[in-house]
Amino acid sequence: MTLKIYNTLSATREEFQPVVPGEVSMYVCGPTVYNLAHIGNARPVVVFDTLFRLLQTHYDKVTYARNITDVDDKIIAAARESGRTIESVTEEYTRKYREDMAQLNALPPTIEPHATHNIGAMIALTEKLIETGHAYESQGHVLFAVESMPEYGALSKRSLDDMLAGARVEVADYKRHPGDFVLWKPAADEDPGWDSPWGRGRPGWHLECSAMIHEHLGDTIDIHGGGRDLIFPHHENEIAQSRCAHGGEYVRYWMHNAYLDMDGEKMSKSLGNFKTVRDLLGRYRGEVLRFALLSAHYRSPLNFSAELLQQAENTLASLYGALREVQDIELEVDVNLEGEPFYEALNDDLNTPVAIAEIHALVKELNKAGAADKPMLKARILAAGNLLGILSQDPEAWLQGGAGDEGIGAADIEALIAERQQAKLDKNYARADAIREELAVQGVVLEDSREGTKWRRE
RNA sequence: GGCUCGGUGGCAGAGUGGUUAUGCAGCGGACUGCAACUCCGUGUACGCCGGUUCGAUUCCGACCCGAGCCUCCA
Repeated sequence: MTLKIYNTLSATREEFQPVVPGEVSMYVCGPTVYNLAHIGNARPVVVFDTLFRLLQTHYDKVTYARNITDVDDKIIAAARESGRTIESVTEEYTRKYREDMAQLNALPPTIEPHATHNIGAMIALTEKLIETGHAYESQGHVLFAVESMPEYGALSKRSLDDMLAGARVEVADYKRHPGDFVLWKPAADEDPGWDSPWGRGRPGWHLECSAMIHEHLGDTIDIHGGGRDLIFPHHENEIAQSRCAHGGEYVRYWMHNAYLDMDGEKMSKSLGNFKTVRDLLGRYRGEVLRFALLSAHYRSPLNFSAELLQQAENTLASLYGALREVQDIELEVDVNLEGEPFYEALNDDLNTPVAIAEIHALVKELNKAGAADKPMLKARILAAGNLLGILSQDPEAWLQGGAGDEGIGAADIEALIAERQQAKLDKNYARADAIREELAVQGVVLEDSREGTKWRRE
């Protein structure tokens, strides 16, 4: 089955063909580590993690890079405010970012380049741009000259004239053209900096990704992803830097996810209307957050709310309820993804809502199936769930609701259920209800069915 | 102002020139001692106005409303 991807550059859905047959390289813009990730930051992580999983079903070798931006004005400001060192700030938030994303079932990327580990590559790229006449030095800054690149604006679909028309920012006097952007800027003595041909300084943000992609993945990569708001200027500028320095194509497929809305407005740090992943994880399982994020197509805005999370939780609970019914079934069957409707949906530009709908169809079939058909259906549901990453990393905990923690033991529960069964046979319903109530107090929920009584912890 | 992109049932959210999206919530029913689970059934949804068409939510045009980018931002 072929994979189709919507390419921002061509603004069409294209059939995916990697540069090197059988191998895929993908780069996604990662966090600037100066505070906790909010749930909006998690959307691209979850989306591209799902794509990562999907690509691995097609190709033997998938290299997925996600950077850590650990040098930046905001980091310097955060360190200064808290009286800490830069390293202490970046170390803490890098660690917490990894922890939070792991809770969302996001697999670790293949490589995770740090900006500060690649300064040499950034200086080299800047030198090359100066040599080729695409960049110039001015008052200690090195700037990219946008007029030196005729195709500038192709990704964001705007011309230099458009940009000038919309300019709302005062133009720094060291720029030749208002659209020129910084490759290298001088650093104050107390700020982090590196020696360079243009004095002590640090890289501009756009330069980081271009340099790290070239350093770790090569001149042309297959997929570059990120949030929609990175299209301009960040990705536009990356294209300018990389194409002017190395020639050829920089990225084959550009993918951008839409943002999360909060009460009809973009969720962002600057607006202050955000919820951190860490906060939400205190109330919801990571799978629930992930499911909520995948419930809309990645290119559509998603309205984020408590109600959305409640719906996600209810939906997942019923999915897990169905799987609980077949938890004793051993799986010996391999699922052939070709022809699976959920697989087809994912291959159509990562249509996760349709894939989820197909899972519901499978669950319905499972509930109605006879014993002979259940193993295959269970295997298909698990395959779909794994591809979406919405299955718990610890299925037993989901199914038993965290057995092993404090409270009444499994043996006692079984004993009470047996007693209740006898009470029911004796028509002693008062006692039966009392036992149900007693267990409910312990957080144990009973479910009667024709096959007997099952229990789980809430 | 310039450039993009949207407006689908209570909520979330796919999709399509004529036929059921799906889920959550609600309602009715079957089953069950009750409940839960499961099953069955259930909603005159496609911003407004024109146009094209035998037929438009789906194509075209205008309008209204909303969002994003243009400045750090997933």
